[in-house]
Amino acid sequence: MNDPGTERLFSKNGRVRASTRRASLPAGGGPASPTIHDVAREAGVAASTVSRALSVPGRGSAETRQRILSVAQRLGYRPNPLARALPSGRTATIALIVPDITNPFFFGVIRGAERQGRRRGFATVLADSEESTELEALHIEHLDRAVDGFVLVSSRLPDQDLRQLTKSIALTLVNRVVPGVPHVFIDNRDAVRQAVEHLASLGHLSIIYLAGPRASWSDRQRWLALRRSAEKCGIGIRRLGPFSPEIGGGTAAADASIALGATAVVAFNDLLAIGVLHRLLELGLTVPGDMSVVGFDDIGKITGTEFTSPPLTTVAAPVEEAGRAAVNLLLSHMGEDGAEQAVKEVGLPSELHIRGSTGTPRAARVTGGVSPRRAAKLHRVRSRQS
Amino acid sequence: MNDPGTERLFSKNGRVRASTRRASLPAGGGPASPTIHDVAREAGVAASTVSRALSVPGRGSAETRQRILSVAQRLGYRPNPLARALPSGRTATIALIVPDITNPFFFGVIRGAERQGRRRGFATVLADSEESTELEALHIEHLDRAVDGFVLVSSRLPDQDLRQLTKSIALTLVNRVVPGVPHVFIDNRDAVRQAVEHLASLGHLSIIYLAGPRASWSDRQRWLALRRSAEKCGIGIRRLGPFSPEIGGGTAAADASIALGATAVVAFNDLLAIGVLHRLLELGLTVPGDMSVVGFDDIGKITGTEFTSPPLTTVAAPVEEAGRAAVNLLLSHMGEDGAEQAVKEVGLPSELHIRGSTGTPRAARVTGGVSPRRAAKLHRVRSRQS
DNA sequence: ATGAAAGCGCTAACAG
DNA sequence: CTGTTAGCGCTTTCAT
Repeated sequence: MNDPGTERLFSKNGRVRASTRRASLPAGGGPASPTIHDVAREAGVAASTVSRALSVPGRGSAETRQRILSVAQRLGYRPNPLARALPSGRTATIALIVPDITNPFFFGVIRGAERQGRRRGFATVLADSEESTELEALHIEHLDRAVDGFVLVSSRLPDQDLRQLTKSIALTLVNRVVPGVPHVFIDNRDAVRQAVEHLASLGHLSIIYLAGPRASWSDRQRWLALRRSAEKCGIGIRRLGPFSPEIGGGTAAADASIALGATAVVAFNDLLAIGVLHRLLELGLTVPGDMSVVGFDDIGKITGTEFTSPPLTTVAAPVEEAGRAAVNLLLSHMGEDGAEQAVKEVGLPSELHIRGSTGTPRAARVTGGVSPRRAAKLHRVRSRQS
Repeated sequence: MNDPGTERLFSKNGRVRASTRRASLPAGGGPASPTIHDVAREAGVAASTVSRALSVPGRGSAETRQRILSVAQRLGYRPNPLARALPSGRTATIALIVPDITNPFFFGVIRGAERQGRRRGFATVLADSEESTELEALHIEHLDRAVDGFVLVSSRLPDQDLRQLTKSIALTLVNRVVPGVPHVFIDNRDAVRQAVEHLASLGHLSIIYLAGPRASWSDRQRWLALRRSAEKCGIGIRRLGPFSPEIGGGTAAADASIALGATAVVAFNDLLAIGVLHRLLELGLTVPGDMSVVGFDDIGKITGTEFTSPPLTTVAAPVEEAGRAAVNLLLSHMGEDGAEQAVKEVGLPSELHIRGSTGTPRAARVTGGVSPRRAAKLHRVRSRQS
């Protein structure tokens, strides 16, 4: 695994608290990691020459360069990133903050951002704000100036703070639109229109939207797009909720929908939709026969499999692309000089994926009415809820 | 939201590339963030006094301290973490590296570690190595000395590298045991024994273990514990695989198990077990009637709901506790002076959660044989696989 | 109690 | 092409 002469993954050298060295005797605790001066002395050159040999590609004689390189390697020298960052102000690191690492929606964004960052020479550190505004601010405060820029996904911070922050550090938003702050957003309008038309063409006369968190920007967007499309299509639309955007929230959402006699629901996200599915099945109802269910996000794709039956019809967000775009946007705004004309906004269209959870409403099949047996069953279920 | 006189979430001050200031005219791009010298000048004291007022609790006259504090606040001064870290060598940050942020098993570890870190005054940054040894090494290299220590979860690095690394920086392993390197591990032995006894008492005569990644330390541990317990119980045990430890891997795993005539399988993890469940159901078989299924990790608890039917019997790992313990271990090893006697190893026992996916094998119910109808069905299914 | 000075490890002019 | 000299922003002796 290690050819002779090849650099080991990690140097043999340890390090100690910087302030405890100085004396010539090695401070207790372990060997100190070599600095650029150690290399310089050993190679018989000045520190700046070492610095150049290591960082500036074209300069210096090939010979000294080679000597320096080999000494550096022998000593296991590795530049201290902090010391390097202090004068330059650049850390080659970007921070990605998400409200909930547990939520599959963010997986794709994270992967996309991380990969794009790496490709462009940046390391990415991730922080989880656990849906807390305070924690998000805390993370930002701690990481500020320790990274070159932030990608904030579904930020919970107030507009004002975001606008303020963008003045002092490079910043890109995902899934949140604040004028004046660079952002990439998912444009659901077209896909939502397709979804509504899809349901209308199946014979549904009205749709119920199962809302997500009240403070969610996405929720507002989704509801707006839905209502608009429904009006255009001439079918009914109502809003229920808010529900917790997790599988667990599906129980209440399903119960409420049944009570309203819904034949088709569109849930704020897949997790909620899955919860609805489970609840319906648990009550002995069928999907899509008794109820068509549509989600948002297509998390099935991310976790690698359809894991519901029937598989969920969903509005799929281009998550990886969003992460990638966010990093590109960020880097373009960090661009040295005349980046005045940098793009401030990227909109990415989502796509409707039609699968098994949407279909003709049973009621529609029997000449617009409900068969006596179904009616009885539905009645039983509904009254149980109220 | 902001009382007057209260500090805003973020200062009004921007910053520019450090090297471009120096000249008295504000460099283009925005106002520079104030340094400790700006505060010192404004307050009419020396920089060192400001430093003390801000960092050393008890010292200095209360009066000057107060003046400095108010000037600092007025200027929106916030110390540069990099500059602070350079002399002290301490960043108050720890890095957590996981092989796959997508895997629910790690959620709990992450949350546990992050919270414990916060409680003890450390920020936590997270990095995803995407199951790649190279990426893990890359992350470590990049973060080395930019953080005070690492928590490596299910590290893919070779023992040697880990041992080497621990000499130069504080390091704790989770779910991996390397002698000489502090680690917290999940002790499955007792819970596995319970699981085997549970299956044996239900009437299963043999068990099949569906293996995870060949390189996985956990896999080896689980298999060892299983084999040992099975031998003690006097029931058969076989190993199949390796399978991909995701839902998708369940298809092959289920098919292979059916082909072998298994009545009970224990899967490397819940994801694989869920995949097996799905495949069995897809083939028209029932659980636990035709096959009992046991998983590892209890990810259902983490995602907030049982999301399989039947709910999965599983060996639950104390994940949050593991994260917490890892951070404590790490911090104790970073402890300044005579921490020679620090604990090197923490073992946390897992628990068996019995749910609906395990039961009496149908074969056992009909006097040890298989009913003609089941036999025919099983035969059909099995031959389809071969 | 406070100030002056020396550095942390590295990079970036500016000379030679 | 290479060495010397100044810092980056902060902490920390060591004097005063």
